[in-house]
Amino acid sequence: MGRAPCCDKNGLKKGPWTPEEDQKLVDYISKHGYGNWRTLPKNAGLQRCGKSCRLRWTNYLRPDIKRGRFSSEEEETIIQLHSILGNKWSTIAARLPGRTDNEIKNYWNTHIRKRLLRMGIDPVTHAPRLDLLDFSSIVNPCLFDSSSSAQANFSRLLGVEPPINPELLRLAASLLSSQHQNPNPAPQNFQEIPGLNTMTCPFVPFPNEAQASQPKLVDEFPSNLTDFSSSSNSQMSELASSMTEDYVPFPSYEYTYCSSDQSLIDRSSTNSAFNSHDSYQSFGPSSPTAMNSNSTYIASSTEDEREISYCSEMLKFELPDLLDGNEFM
DNA sequence: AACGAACCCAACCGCCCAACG
DNA sequence: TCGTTGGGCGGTTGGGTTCGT
Repeated sequence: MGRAPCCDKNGLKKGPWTPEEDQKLVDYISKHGYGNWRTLPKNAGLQRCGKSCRLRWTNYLRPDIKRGRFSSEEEETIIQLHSILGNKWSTIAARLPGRTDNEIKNYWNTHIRKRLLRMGIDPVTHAPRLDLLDFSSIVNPCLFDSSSSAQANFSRLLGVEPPINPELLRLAASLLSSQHQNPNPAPQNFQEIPGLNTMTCPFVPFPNEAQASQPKLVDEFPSNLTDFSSSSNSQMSELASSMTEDYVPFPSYEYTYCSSDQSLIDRSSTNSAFNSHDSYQSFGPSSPTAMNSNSTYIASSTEDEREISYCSEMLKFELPDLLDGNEFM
């Protein structure tokens, strides 16, 4: 048996709230507080359903709501938390004073998500979107005779200017190529691939999203936080729930602009401010609290100027897990 | 200037879950 | 155990705004 609707919809108003309705709701809550949302609209003289009132209050009328543009630090925090928590918008919102889950969700979907996609990063896993690649063509050796031809091939493949760093493509192709030759062993040290720094990125360790591939965090962080591959679901739940407590136990990911290796910076942006002298860096894990990260953002007034690089040196995942060829073939 | 497309975002919907009596 | 309620979430909608031609 399904749950009964929260209210009789007949005669109840929908759509945008008027200033008068807002005032009624604010006046009522300021006098009586909120609690029983089902009876509140009737008592407040509103022709709205309780859920609508609750959403209006929590997402817009609450006095501690912070309106306006998300700061770079807020954005950084959202991305960091999302890489750990997934779509736990309310939990993420709990770490961003004045921001609501709905606002964060909208901001994620309309800004951050698109930007990550442009950068060739899967917004769900926060990993490079290797699924975009047609590896059957990549592993064709002729593609690697000339990096420009390979890149052009990918551009055609994707129908866009290459959003993925050619070095990344080369890495993926090399790995798969070696897999062809030797299906079992993974590259022992992909850092040795010429022209490629250690590729790092955060990932989503939540069981439902990480079952297919569970790259492990290494170095820098306590094992209980990094070895997600051995974490049980309950452990992850505890970790997630602890996010709402006094501290954020997630590793402070770096989203660092690397002038020497701009591997994942979106170059398709027509308004990118990432010139070689730009400073867009957040060094971690210096603080357990993302909001206190030592971020410096210079001249980052527009959204595209806040492109995020994942060329962190702090987090490393094991490519054998990530590059499971079966998932891409 | 005008128009349509694309984008943004507040708000809603439907479903689920946990807490509680 | 069951029904009710509040809250969370993913997805969607629709109106306003901005952008491109």
